[in-house]
Amino acid sequence: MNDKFFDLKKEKQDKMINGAMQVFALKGYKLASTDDMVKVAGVSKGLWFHYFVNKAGLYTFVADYCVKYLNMELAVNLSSSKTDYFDILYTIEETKAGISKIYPYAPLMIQAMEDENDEEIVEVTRSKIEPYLEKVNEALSAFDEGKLSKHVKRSMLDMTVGYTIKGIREKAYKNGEFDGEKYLSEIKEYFEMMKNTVYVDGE
Amino acid sequence: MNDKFFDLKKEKQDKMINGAMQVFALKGYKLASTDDMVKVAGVSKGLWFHYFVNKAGLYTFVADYCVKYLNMELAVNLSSSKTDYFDILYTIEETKAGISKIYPYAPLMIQAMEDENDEEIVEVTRSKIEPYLEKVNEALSAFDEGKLSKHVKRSMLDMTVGYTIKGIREKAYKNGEFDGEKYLSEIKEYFEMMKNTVYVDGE
Amino acid sequence: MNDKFFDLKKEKQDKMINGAMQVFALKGYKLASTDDMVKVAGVSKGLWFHYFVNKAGLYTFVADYCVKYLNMELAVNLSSSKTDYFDILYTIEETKAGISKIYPYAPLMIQAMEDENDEEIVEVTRSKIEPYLEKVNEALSAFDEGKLSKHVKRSMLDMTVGYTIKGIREKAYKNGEFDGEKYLSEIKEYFEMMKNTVYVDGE
Amino acid sequence: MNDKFFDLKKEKQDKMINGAMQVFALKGYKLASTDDMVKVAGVSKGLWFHYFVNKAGLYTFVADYCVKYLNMELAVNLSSSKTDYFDILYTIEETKAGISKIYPYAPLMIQAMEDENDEEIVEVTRSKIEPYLEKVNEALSAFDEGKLSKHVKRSMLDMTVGYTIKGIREKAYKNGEFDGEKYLSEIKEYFEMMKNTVYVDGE
DNA sequence: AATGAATGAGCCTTCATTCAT
DNA sequence: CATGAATGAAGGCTCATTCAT
Repeated sequence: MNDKFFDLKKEKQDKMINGAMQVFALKGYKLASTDDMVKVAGVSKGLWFHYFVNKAGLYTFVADYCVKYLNMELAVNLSSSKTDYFDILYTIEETKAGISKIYPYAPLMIQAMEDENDEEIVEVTRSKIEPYLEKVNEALSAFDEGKLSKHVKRSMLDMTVGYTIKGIREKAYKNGEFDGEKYLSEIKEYFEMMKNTVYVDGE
Repeated sequence: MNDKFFDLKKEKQDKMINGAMQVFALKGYKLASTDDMVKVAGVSKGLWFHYFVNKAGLYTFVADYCVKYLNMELAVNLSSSKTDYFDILYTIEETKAGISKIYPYAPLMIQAMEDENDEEIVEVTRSKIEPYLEKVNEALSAFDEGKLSKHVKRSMLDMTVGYTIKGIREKAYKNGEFDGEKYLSEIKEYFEMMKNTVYVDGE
Repeated sequence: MNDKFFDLKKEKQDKMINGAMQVFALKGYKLASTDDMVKVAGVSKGLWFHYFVNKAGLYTFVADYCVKYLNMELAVNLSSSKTDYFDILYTIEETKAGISKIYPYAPLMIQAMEDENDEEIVEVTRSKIEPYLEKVNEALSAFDEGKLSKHVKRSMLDMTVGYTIKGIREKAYKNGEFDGEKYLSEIKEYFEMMKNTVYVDGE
Repeated sequence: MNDKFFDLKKEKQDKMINGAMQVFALKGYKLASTDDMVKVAGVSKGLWFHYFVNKAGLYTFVADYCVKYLNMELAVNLSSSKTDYFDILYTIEETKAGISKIYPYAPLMIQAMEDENDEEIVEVTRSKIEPYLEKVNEALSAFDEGKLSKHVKRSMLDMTVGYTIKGIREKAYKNGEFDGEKYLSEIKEYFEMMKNTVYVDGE
């Protein structure tokens, strides 16, 4: 990319980042068109290429930006004092919701990166998302699995909870604007239910 | 579509249906290319258009075929005697796994239809999937929610279980061939865990 | 490239080859546009890519075709009995003029290849033209330099004659159709003059 | 163009003229890019357009400047006392070599103008080069063709010598900087040879 | 005056669709 | 019925040109 991008007014930077992020997050790499971004961000076609060389470069930049921003916020929010499984995951989603105030499609972009499989950019995408996944695992390592009911297998819990969050998130983006508050309250509701079912004695 | 399609040898019909289904299920409507189908099914490009007019027509046909076939099988397998939540859902997945012996990508196609959002075909896709969703709801109506622990809300359970199945399914299609047996055994494992956690007294 | 190109009717093959050759020879690689070829050959844009993958592939094919064809003809026409410098060079130009009956821009294409310097294809172009240059040198090795006047240096003669031919050729392509007969008669005229001036005793 | 260009410091004027001339001479009108000129001259993109309106205007200016400068120098160097064919042509090339000390690409630019055939500017280019061609012819009119061997036709000599010079010049610009001394000595060598072959009694 | 960010028309390339065989 | 050659609209990308600073 062209580092002069960062010399632009923060406002314009964010308009471009948000435009690209929205289209990439909603459509995936291949179906995301520069024309869409032009419409969404109100920035001419040529400019994207002026700063990011090509579509892959733009995707890489947005992906990187998204994860770096999230990880920075997580570094602040994920104090090691948190040891409860659901508390940790909630904090993570809370952080994402926080970011969505500036970058509304960031939470969806993170997820889109995990789902992305276009051969032109899979490799780089995977490498970009890695640090985030590590951070999550690291945070969850503070959780004492002994708290889980004997019927509950940790790996299966991860999957169930992970896909449930994904489902809630997708739903939250379905119709119109993403509402962080509503999203979090729904997450919380699910987590309450789950705490009552998977912990050894209902908490 | 052109009804003469059904005059073809069943074998060729299935080769075409499977080819289209595979590409649509794996890539989604827009990214599914006719060239891919030609390669996968070994049937010339012109023939698809001869029978199905255009890509949208082909998608509609395959979507319709898939759901109709599934619903027919469900009509047989979902006897009203089944009343347990997880038994019912398991029977549904078992039915899909059965279908996968003839149409390996049918289970993924059903899911792809639920996720599809290409404006050219969303509407019709939604209408095609509807009968299946109704059948599922109908079957689940035999379940007595009183069996659920007081902490568990039915709508939330639906979502959690639904997305968990989706996750397991996606994983099952990730690497190579779909293995129905393995898929079902994994589903069963999750369902066992869930039964132990969401029912009023662990069954 | 796609070898099925050779299954096309010879007529169409030649229409495409001639179209591409004309545009490449007249404009050079970079400025040659597919739209021009579409107009000149009356063949749709997509078809060029169907057979030749991309512009570089098309150029490479035409370049290769041109040189191979020329070298085949030269192998016939350049009998080793020819030992006179100008006879040899005349035979070469005569051969090119012969080819121009089927591929009118082949003589200009050969020259364009020598002048080409677009970085995307210089290397491959150079390697394609090589066998022709070798064949010319080989043929000229039969010439006895002792026939040259003491004032004439062979390397300088090569250059003078070479650039003169190039000049005559360029002129021949300037206005309208290339006329092989006229071209050859002009070459001959120059060669007569030169024989009278560079040989030891005016022949 | 904007006449205020001449209010700039001579140094900057020449930096811009040389930058444009270099890129135009090496690549031709169409392939000459403003970005290249920016890099070569270290002058911002906007400024070129500020003074020359558009690319065609810039080309026209440089072409005009080049020829006018050359003709002024020729007016000095081509004293009517010179009557030998090769002496006259040598003086012309010597003059070009002299100019190359200030405008290194001027000799190549003159030639590029003769070769230029981009429809957007052919006409104007042709009209700009005209005065130079006339001056050359005028100077050569002092030559007594009676000095030529009976085998040598004047028009053919012109062409042969002209294209030979062009070839030497192209070679001189091939690798790195243009070296006027080397260029002239090579020209001289060829001219010596030619004098010995085309004059009635070897001088 | 001078800069370089910003624009959009144009070219290469892909792919659904048509059609001659 | 079957084939795949042929087409052209649409998307990625380049570059002359404009314009706010």
